[in-house]
Amino acid sequence: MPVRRRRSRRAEGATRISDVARAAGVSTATVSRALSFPDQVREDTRRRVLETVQALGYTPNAAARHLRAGTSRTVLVVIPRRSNPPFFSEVLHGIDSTLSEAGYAVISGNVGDEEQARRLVDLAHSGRIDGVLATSGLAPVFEGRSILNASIPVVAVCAEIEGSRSRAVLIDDGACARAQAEHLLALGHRRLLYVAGPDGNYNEVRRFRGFVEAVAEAGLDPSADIVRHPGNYMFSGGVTAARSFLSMADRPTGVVCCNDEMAIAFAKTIRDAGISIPRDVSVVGFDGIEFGEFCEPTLTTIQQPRFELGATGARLLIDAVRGNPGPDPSPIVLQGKLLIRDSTGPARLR
Amino acid sequence: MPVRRRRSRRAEGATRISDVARAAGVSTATVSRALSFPDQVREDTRRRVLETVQALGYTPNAAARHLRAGTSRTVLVVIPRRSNPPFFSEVLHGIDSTLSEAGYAVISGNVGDEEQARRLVDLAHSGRIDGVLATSGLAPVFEGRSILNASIPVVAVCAEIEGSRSRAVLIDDGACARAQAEHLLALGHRRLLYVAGPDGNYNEVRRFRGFVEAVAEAGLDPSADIVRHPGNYMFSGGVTAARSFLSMADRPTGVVCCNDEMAIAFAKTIRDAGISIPRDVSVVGFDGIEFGEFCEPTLTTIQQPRFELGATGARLLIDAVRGNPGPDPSPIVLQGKLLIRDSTGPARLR
DNA sequence: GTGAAAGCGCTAACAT
DNA sequence: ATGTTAGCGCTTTCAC
Repeated sequence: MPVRRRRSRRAEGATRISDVARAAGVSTATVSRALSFPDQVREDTRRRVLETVQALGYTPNAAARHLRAGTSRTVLVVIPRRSNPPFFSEVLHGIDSTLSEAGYAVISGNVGDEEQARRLVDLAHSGRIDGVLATSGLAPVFEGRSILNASIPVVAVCAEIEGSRSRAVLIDDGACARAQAEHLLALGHRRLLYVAGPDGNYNEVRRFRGFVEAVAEAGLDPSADIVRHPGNYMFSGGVTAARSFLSMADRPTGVVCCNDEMAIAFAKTIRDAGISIPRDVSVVGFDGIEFGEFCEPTLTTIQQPRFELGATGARLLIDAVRGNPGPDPSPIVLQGKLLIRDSTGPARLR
Repeated sequence: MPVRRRRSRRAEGATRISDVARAAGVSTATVSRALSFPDQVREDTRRRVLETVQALGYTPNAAARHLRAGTSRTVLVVIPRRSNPPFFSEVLHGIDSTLSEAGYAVISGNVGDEEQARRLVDLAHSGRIDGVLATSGLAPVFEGRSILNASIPVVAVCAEIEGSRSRAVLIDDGACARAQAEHLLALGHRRLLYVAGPDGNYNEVRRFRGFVEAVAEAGLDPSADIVRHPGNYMFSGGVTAARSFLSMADRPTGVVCCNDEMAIAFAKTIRDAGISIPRDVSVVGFDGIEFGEFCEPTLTTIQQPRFELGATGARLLIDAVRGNPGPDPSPIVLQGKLLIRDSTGPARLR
């Protein structure tokens, strides 16, 4: 896109370092030092410079600083498009608090279509970005170029990035899914519905595996006693699964959902059809979004440390960007915990 | 913060425009033109350059480009801290889709404490940002400097910015609140509880005003027939209001909430205390978050065009950044509409 | 402790 | 149609 002004288009009247230098009667180098290395300039010089900066309302031009310094103090956060906002919003809050406190700006990039992937890859390669935080295990790729080979640090949050050695902050999806299953099994449920996440999704794969293991270890036959229904982490997935459930001849009595939104929509839909929760059917969610306390009945779920996931990932990234790779390349695994509320209860005898 | 390398810290091995120029046997100017103004270079030259760009994996250095062009193709979106995520996430989606499609990166800034305000003001003045989109009517200010005097365009979404001539995209809060009230009044409710937003909040003020007007026009006495309870747009505000409601001697039968989260939490809390909705009490929310369809009972509310609010604001900002100020400086007002679901019903005769 | 000056990578004005 | 070159605003040597 063409620039309109004849020369540079810099904001009219924007104060430059040379303006400050002239007004303070020093060189630009001294102004720069007074701002960045205050103890390298004499007390009175420094004060004079800083007062002038104040008086003129000077803010250093970031582009010039970045060009010179090679660092932008900006990181990119890659977010799965539209999926699961109540969960990610709190992860993002942890990310944002931590990064902004450390002086980093956060550019958020939704990853959806090809075009978006291209832009994110370009962004990562343009020098505008010091590091990437990827939630959801997705690493944008376009025409063979990936965010992973932009020679900037990448940290994964909530899911590892396939084929990457990036540091990661996770919860133990498998163990949490086992906890979901074991809770229902302990209540006497013997036929279970599993409402899945998207096929191949990092968390879905691990959760389903943990779930199946727990069922098998309880002496049941996973292939006979589990019904698996595909889902999408959204309300609509819960509704679809519920409709399918309602049409089953031999309905499961325990339902494990791969996230809370689906669990809530599932519960609402079968309740509307006259099924009582937990008397007839027990439902377990996964995530611990706030909403689980305000739906009917309140949702038994896995409480994820959402803020912590984000904050820890952000801290890891800051370390990496600053060139202090943590001592340990293995993932940091935080604990989720089972939160028993009103959507689960004993299985009724047949 | 000191830079660590001796010279510039540019990414090792990052391809520069001169590398491409040399490899393609042309000047840097030609490479630049081939990339930015393809029709200014001869067909075969252009192809040779573009192939070289591909082969070398060249992406222009954004800092250099910005420094030279005076534009960063980046905008700042200011978001109220932690307030009302289910509502804003969809507004943000509209913003983000529109801006990223137009090639703009989005830096998101939560506005909370003083320190954050300082950083956002600095950001706006640093030349890193081409424009600002402010949701919620808040314009960060620090020590007299404001985001508003950074000589970059500002567009307000969902709320006007006080003391600013910025373009704005709004819904008609007053009319929507009247619709809430009129709905309850038409159902025969004569004593109403209003669960408010934060004091002084742009939307709260207008909604309450519209609400009171409708009540007065119905021939009731606002000072006698309305109970106003403060709130915060969060679940906790709804819970608090509900507790207060439960302790009232002469309980209102109709409840108007300033947003859906409070309405949902309010409804849940009074239901837990044995009150039936809508038989005993009717509840109306405001926003139209998805969750309103999955709570018990489903929530009568005002459906806001959330995506459109964001998308329209983004488009306005893009125009302003490109120097095409819209023809009309007055706010764009989108329509919210009353969505009648199961949380409201006829008032019972006393 | 301070100043002079080079140069980060790019684009646009000017020259050819 | 293409090349040469100045310079965007800053930081950081290097010299004093």
